[in-house]
Amino acid sequence: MLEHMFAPSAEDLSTDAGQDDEPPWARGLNQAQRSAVCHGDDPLLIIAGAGTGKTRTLAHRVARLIDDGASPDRILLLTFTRRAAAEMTSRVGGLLDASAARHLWSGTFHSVANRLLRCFSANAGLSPDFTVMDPADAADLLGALRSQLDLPVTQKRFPRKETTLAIWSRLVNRQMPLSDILENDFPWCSAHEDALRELFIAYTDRKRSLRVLDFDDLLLHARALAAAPDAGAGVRAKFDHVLVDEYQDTNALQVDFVEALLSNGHGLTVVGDDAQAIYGFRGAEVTHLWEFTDRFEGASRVVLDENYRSTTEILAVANEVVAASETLLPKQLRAVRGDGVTPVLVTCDDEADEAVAVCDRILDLREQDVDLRDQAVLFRAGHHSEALELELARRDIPFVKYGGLAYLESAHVKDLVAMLRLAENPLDELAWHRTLSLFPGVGPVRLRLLLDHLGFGSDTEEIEPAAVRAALGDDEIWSPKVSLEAFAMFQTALAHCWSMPAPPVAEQIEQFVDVCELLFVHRYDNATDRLADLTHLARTADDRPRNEFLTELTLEPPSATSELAGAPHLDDDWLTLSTVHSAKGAEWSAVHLIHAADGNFPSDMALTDADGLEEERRLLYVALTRAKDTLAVSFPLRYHVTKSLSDRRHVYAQLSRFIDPLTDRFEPLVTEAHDTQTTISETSSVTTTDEVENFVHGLLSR
DNA sequence: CATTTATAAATTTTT
DNA sequence: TTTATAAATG
Repeated sequence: MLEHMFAPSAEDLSTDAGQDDEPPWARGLNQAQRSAVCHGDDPLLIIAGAGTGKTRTLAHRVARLIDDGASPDRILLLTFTRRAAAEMTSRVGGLLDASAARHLWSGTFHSVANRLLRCFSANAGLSPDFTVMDPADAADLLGALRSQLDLPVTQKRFPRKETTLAIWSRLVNRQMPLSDILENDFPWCSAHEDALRELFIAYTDRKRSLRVLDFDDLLLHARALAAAPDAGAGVRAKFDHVLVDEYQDTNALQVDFVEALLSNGHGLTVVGDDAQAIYGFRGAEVTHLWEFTDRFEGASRVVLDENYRSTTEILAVANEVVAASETLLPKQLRAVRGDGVTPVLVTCDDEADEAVAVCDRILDLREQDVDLRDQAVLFRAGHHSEALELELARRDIPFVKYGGLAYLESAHVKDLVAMLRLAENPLDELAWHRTLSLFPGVGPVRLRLLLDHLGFGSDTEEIEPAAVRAALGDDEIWSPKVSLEAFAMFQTALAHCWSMPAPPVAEQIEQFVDVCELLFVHRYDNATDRLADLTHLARTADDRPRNEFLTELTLEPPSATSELAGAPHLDDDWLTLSTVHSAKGAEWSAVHLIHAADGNFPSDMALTDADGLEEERRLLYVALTRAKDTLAVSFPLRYHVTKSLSDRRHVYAQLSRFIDPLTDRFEPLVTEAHDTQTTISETSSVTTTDEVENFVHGLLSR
């Protein structure tokens, strides 16, 4: 398959352009893209603005490398999301023999770290069968440790367990002292500094004894392995080429890892855009992008600045947002596509009004043959779409939401997964914790007793799976208060999983779902919905081995809420709702940006320092540059203070400070709202019935 | 004495 | 939706 007799230089290709005997990877590239694709093995930095064909360039470069004889399994492609990795692999596959593309190492830093750590577990000093905790597990462990530690009671409320994990994560990724992290990013938690320190120490110890890694540990261990003088030699010899996408969003940990893999930069390609750096909260620093050419001798730089995505009008708005920044180097993307329609700025009365206006616009566009698939609603924070989701449900408009609460994090899925993990590994104390707590009559105290009985005492040394299984049989440890019936069922299900030959996974899940049925009734008020959800999950298991099913679920969970839930009316056309962060790298014909009000966008919480404000600006830039043909920005004039529907108190909002100076680039639109004082009585009665209706629909849709 | 129920109060973005 | 606290219930 690698039959080409020569390695074409950039000059050859630019003169050959358009000829039929070109290899597929050389087709459809502009001058700059072509030079990036054909660049040799010296370190290469590609500065690629939004919509300039970054993915295409990267994919073509990989195809070119393989065509020139590089071995696919010695090429590492690091992308930001799984979606990007899949996209890249399929594009490379389209350019050459698809089987070659399958041998590429491509994925996120975390999934690649996981793979490498398993290959080289001995060198990394890890047990080969270590488990990866998802953030929910990690938070649960932190929560459990906190209650075990008896940390001193203070005046101020202790942060939620998810917050403690966020603090830990930022500590690791920023590599800064705890006191600094608290002071800068979590000032309301600084009263608990000592307690948190104690908690994190216990957390680290516990993870080691449980042989589990959290997401951040994956990066820490991968970096340590790659940098180890002797033990790391194998990893360092593994790749000839490393390509990193979204380099502006890498943090020091990730950069260290990459640089350890290819220490002289030979074979290294990075792609990034400083204007799209939006992961500062995860410790990412744009300086890595700027320092690249200084860091590696002989590094080259290619700039892609021709935008193929958006109309002139949309790009003009985006360019102006960047131009107003004092930290970003001034740069203008050139619109290749030409003129389109003027973006619209919609002023709405309140959130509900905005939801109605957005729905109207979406349906209008669909009338004009813009499918729902080609439209997206973007927002700053996951909960900003709440009102819209109600309205979409009311009108029967199907949608998929990216960002916000992930499906896997919903309580009932975690319950089932915990049971499955026990089938996989009876030593999984976290899973016992979750499962046992599910039984009525089991609170913190009895849970402790039960765990002790199973062998997970405080002197947790070596436990044998057999011992745990044996301890399970002692019925007398269960007080009469505990539902023996449910527990007996659970034991039967476990025994079934362990029987030889192993029954199909779907069947194992089914038995656990039966147990859940018994337990959920007095635990969740919408038990039926949740059980139906679990049945869907069982179906996705197919006949894969149980551990494969579980690992994939942990490291690569479904990214959208309905990806697994399989909503009935999703068959053909649906709308995308997404946080701006999750929308990175994607594009739609029509983009509706909602809640563009100061306080939401930029977010109030980001305004403590100048860096925060700049990151919000870049985030807006990312949002605007997702649009190909039409762009609508909307904001409500009033926000209701409470969620209560009867409470009519509200606060006034203002247009985002980033958009405010640009209003002349928009076509202004004011929704025909119930305007002010004159119609108050009418308005309130109309609104009230609407509210009642919304409320009822809300009840029905959940 | 342990557990459940009731009530009030919460800060965002992701692998 | 989760957490902390207080009161009520087995």
